[in-house]
Amino acid sequence: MSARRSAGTAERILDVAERLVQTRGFNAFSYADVAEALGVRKASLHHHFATKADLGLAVVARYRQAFLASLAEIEAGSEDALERLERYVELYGAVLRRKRMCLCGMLAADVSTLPGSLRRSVAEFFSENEAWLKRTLEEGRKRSEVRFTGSAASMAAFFLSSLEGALLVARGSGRPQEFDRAAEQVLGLVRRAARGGRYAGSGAGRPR
Amino acid sequence: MSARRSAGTAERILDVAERLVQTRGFNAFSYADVAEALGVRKASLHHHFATKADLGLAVVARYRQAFLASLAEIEAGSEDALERLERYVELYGAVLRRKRMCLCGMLAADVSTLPGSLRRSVAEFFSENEAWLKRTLEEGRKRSEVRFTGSAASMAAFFLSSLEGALLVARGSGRPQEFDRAAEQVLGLVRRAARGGRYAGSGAGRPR
DNA sequence: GTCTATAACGAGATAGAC
DNA sequence: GTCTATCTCGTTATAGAC
Repeated sequence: MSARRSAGTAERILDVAERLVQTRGFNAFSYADVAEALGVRKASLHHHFATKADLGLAVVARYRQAFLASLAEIEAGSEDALERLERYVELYGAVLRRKRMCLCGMLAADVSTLPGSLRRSVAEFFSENEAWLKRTLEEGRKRSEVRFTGSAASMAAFFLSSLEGALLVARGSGRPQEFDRAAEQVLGLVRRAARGGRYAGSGAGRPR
Repeated sequence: MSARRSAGTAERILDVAERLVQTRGFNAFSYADVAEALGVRKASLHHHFATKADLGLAVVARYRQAFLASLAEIEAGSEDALERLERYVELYGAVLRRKRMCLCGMLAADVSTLPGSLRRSVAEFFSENEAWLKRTLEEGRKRSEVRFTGSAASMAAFFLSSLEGALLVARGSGRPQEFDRAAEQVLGLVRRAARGGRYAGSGAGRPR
């Protein structure tokens, strides 16, 4: 998800395009922007990605792959479901700290103007995330590492959309710190102490 | 928030522009789109709104006003805090059913490309909403109509961003029904007891 | 208040030399 | 694989007739 060092031209184009989509949106960046950032001509970009739709599709494909890799890394790094979910939330926090929106959250806003292939890939990103969250929540509930009401699928969808919304509003309101409060709230939904029983605190943030 | 009948030209321009911003985003609609929808020439639009920034500002100003009017109507229509919050959530549901994104949620995505005046007005929309939610939550807790943990401000922010995210992901995933599940989850956060689902939890203790 | 006409610019995209 | 040059179209915006 971050820039590679000494990458090929295509990868460097994708790095710039990814950043521009995440910060400006698909319709608010141009081949000229990418070309300027890389110090090449617009025509060179078309050699690597014939159309803007192709470029967008490649950006999303790579982003999805990187995101899935991050999820695999989370699973490798911790057994506990709550810890995994905390790290999942932190993936979004990292996006905000780079002053970006989630790539697919941004494209979700642009969705009515996107080519169908791109639209489908964005939808897949959301499905993949919800599937991972659902599995993590189910396993965690089975092991009593997390606790929540309703179906795992429903909670997974709520997890995802809450985080996307927290990023969106943090950017739109100019108050990025509000993301942390939302992150705390959503994690509170699945913490064993947070619901039903006595509440561990008054909503104060935990160190990250 | 909906189209007025027999409105003046300026209002009809705003109606179309509002719809286009909510469906396509600020950077993906043009004066040509608005002109075609109204059956007038582009130059006529500039007579009413000299620049696109002016048009955007007017759209947001009217939207904020209409939203505040809806909130006042909610307060006039019911005393109960939970009922008020349910109606608040329904405001967002109505937006989705019209196949739109929240105007300011959409502009939040576009924020880095917007003129400063527009950006500030979008931030104000979020502040206004959070202030209303905070007040509603505080009063409701005092009267034991709702129950939640943490500060009212924190819950208000979470309410808002969750709903914005639910709209965003519902659109981006092509599964609008997911909004209703998210809406149910977020209302479950403040409900005192179960209603149809299992929101009572398994612990049954009461915070605070 | 709406129109025609057009300016001034930037967009995505292509042809063909090197 | 990158370049120059160009095409075509759409964009915001303005001038001035009616």
